[in-house]
Amino acid sequence: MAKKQTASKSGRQYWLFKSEPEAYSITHLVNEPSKTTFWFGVRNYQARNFLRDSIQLGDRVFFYHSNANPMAIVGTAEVVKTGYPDHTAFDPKHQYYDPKSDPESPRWFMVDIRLLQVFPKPVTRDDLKACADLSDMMVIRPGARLSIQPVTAAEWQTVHRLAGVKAV
DNA sequence: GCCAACGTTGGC
DNA sequence: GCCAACGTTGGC
Repeated sequence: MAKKQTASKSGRQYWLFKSEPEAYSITHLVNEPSKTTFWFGVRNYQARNFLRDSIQLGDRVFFYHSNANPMAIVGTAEVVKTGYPDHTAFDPKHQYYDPKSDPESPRWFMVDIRLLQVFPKPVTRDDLKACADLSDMMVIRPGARLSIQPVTAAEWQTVHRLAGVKAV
């Protein structure tokens, strides 16, 4: 897949990961040992391709709460392990089991992320929509269901400005 | 390879 | 809870 976004000088890229907080919230991440988790359960090919092919060590991630009150970017994380097979697809008892994926020929992938910051105040979907500089941001475009989305360097900075914190 | 039916996502 | 948008499936 062609990379849609431009890498920063450091080569670092930026992403937005969606999660329903009832399933996995940023509080879950805060409470993980080492504040690190594997990002499992992505079952969409476009998102899979990002996880498998594009996301690099040190890339930055917005943690977005979907289907939530409020819907918001609630913090940031960094990629600490690049794409590898999503083992939850191999387990028949698992919610995300997929019989078409197996260890010899894995269909689904995940990365590991570690918490960087919990925003002191979430940047809500309404905040994003109200910000002229973010009018092209994928997450606020109608029908943008993709659960792993590229974010531009400018968007990364702007959202931090709205959050009132320095980007790390 | 087309496309209708169906299932899911996720904002509203 | 509704439903539009979108992705996947499967018959042909």
